[in-house]
Amino acid sequence: MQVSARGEYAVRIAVTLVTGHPRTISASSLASAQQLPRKFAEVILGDLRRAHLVDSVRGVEGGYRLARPPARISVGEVLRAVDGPLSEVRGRRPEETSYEGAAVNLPRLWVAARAAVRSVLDEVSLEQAASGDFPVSVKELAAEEDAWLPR
Amino acid sequence: MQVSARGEYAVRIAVTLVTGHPRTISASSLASAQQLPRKFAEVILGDLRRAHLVDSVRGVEGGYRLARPPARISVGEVLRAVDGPLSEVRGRRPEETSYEGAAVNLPRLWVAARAAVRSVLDEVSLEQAASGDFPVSVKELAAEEDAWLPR
DNA sequence: CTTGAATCCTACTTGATAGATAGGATATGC
DNA sequence: GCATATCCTATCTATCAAGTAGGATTCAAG
Repeated sequence: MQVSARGEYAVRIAVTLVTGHPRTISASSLASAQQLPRKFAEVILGDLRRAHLVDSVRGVEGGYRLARPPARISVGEVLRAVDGPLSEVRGRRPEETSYEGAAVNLPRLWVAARAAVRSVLDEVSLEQAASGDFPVSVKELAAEEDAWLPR
Repeated sequence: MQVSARGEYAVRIAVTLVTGHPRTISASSLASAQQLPRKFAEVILGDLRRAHLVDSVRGVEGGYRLARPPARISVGEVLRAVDGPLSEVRGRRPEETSYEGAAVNLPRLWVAARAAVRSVLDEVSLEQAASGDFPVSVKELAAEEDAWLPR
């Protein structure tokens, strides 16, 4: 699971929008709240808008707001909007892979791995991401001591 | 979870080594068995050797073999050997991230997502990857219908 | 109906990285 | 000493991530 700078920034921006919801917040405010380059934040907000995750209002007093209630947008959606598919294998979707010989069973493995990623990122809403009150299954994953150790 | 060409190739090579274990197999044979560029396969096998996942034998009748029994090497180890950490957020380990404001809870989320990835890739051995006889939890993930659908 | 603050659009730069390929030096068994 | 391997160093090319630049467009308030 590689999250790019864009992806990280997008999620940080999104949870910041949660706090002010449903007021609009300008790109400058969002950028300074999370200490991101303003222009880059604008680009990312453009992606989120085209994915219909945020609405924008132009002009003075304008800015951005979440297009749906914070409980009904998942972190996974935000990441997909800016980074593309959550899981890829050599640039292909897991279910599109196909091998011969000893590797014939790998597609099932790739699909299972993607399902595991989804079970976290698609099950956590922006509201939960902002509050820290994740679903039980996610809390359990983060509560394991080993989960915090590098490998 | 992004798996690079190197990563995919490495796993395909590794499961091919399972089938012949503990005989040595040459880079050329491995490459043609999985239809990979021979020279690139050599590079990857070098990575696996330096990670102590395979042993090599030089000279005629030489080649590569798994350094441990196929049941005691995980797919995750193979991927790490060639691609680095399974999960990164903006180039950092999940537990190394830190944010202010509305994003303070994100590190726990990143860690949970990594744990989910690990629960698949680190729990499946090369033997299981070759046979398709995955752990029950992994089989269940792959058995879900939705798991095979793109999002 | 102008002004200021905001979004929006197009283009560009810069550096790093993936995915190879090339050629040969080195080791080994027969 | 010869055939067959691994192993080492170097190079290439295209793509992409990350960020910057400049200005055109929109809109509410006064």
